[in-house]
Amino acid sequence: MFNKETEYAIRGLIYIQFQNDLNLIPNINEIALNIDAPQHFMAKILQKMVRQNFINSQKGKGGGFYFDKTKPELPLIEIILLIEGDKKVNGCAYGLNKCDNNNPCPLHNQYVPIREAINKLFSEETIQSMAAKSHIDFKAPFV
Amino acid sequence: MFNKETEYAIRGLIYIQFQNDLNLIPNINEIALNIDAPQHFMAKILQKMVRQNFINSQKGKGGGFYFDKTKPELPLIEIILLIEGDKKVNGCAYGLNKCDNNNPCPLHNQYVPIREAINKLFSEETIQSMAAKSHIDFKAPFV
DNA sequence: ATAGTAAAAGACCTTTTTGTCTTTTATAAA
DNA sequence: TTTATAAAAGACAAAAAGGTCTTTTACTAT
Ligand code: FES
Ligand code: FES
Repeated sequence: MFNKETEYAIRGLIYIQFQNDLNLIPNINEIALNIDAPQHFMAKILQKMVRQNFINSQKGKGGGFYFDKTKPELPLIEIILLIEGDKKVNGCAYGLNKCDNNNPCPLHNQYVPIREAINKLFSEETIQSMAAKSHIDFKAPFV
Repeated sequence: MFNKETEYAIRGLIYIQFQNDLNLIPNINEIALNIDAPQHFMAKILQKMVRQNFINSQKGKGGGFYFDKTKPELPLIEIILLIEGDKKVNGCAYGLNKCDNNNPCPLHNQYVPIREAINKLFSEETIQSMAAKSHIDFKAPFV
């Protein structure tokens, strides 16, 4: 479904939110270990999240990453759009340069409703709603 | 949705079927030109399709590619499975090593029904059904 | 103040995907 | 039976994705 970068971003952000809910702010080392991502790759991804203001970071002792609790929840689709771009979300499955009702490809009519269901899911589902569904033994058997 | 190889494979096979329906057997040069794919990359992809017996090929003057009319229609999912593998079709969106009802990720419950709808579509839709939906001015504005 | 800690930045490397070029093999038409 | 033609094969190269390593900057607790 997603590329590695998006996958790590989603898992990492959920891990951050999950720890924040326990009043902890995890650092990159801890995050990467627990979601099974390469540490420095994860660092780059989280830097991108910070630049987008999806999360905040704190340097120095006791530092790490955390969500601003005064901000609205973060829908998955924003992360997907940032990393994979609009084509992933609205592109033509057949490869036309543009998905257009007036110039439908042979998959269009059946594909579009499914794509809309996916977009609805990823617009409604947020990092926060997913963190709430995660359990205490956070680390799942990735890879 | 798909990677380039799958996209070219689907478009190429549809083009072949479309021409076969007009009692023509197109060669690689013609196919690549019309579906906007790089010629030698397309050639490799079609070689793979021939090895899988999805299509037949004919060398020499007047040669090209064609479907065996006595065989059943070719569902898209077979091409997707061959090129992108089972993870594309049944993998966990969150990145667990295995999508499992007994160990659901935070996306599982909402994602699985959508994934099933996609798989249903690509199992029912065939190269032949799609070729029938293509129109005379075959070449669409790809890229 | 300063020492230790953790994020930020960026150079560099590996693998996969995508694409190109050349040679070989098979076939059919003349 | 030769010749033109088209697929098959495989070496090579560019670009993108994925991943590693080192240095710099900022912050905080002591
Ligand atoms: S035109 Fe292809 S999906 Fe809409
Ligand atoms: S476990 Fe993740 S989609 Fe099923």
